[in-house]
Amino acid sequence: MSETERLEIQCPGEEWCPITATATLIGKKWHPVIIHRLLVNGPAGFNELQHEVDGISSKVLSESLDDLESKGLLDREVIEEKPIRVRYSLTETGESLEKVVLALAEWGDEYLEAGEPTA
Amino acid sequence: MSETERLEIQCPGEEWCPITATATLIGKKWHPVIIHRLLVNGPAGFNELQHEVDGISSKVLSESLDDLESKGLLDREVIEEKPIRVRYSLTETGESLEKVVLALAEWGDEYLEAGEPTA
DNA sequence: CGGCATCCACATGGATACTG
DNA sequence: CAGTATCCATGTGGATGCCG
Repeated sequence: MSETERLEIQCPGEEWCPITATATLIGKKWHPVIIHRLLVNGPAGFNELQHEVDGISSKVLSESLDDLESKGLLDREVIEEKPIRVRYSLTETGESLEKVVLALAEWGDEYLEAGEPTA
Repeated sequence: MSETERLEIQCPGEEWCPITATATLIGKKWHPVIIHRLLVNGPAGFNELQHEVDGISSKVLSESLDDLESKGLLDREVIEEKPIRVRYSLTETGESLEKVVLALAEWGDEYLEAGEPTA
């Protein structure tokens, strides 16, 4: 017991590699930020997320959310009101990514800084 | 003082975001694995890396190494022998990614498993 | 509010072959 | 050994507009 629920995923090569597997799962451009926002601020609606994730388009946000949901990292709850509302929240597996995402954030804070846009 | 050397990098959006910044830096398909191999096994030559990174082509490995070098995450040392040898090793900044890469590896080990290829 | 449809430009990377 | 050259399929995501 203490069996963790595991997601199945393929690796690019022949051998199983947990790093490329994880990178394949959450390595899309906006996935880590989306997960981070949900970790830090809790469940959110679509527009809320779009404003919190700076620079993302609705199309890409939509695709990212679909992808994350299909992989079991987040839940999508539709609230039938007028106007309609949707709440995105992390699943347990999604929340388990906290260490990974915080590692990204901490490293970025320590070793990176904003560069001028080709200035 | 205790100033850490920081790399400059741009974010997709307007605001600076350490997560997307880090993801932009090491978020390429093979970067985390390459860094991991160098962390675990130490400096390596080109072919050595190509055999250790399962599934990568020489073209893509070459491009990845160029990219990582240009970003200051690894060093490239040419050893003039016959036949010529090259040693790739992590810079200090590259080594500082240990936590990030290990977080990816650990999470993958715990929450993922190999899936059959569309079986 | 919470999307989806369309169009399109550019990046990524696999296969293969060749070179100093 | 350590790459480069070429070609090409696919992926990724930005812009814009429309819909329930």
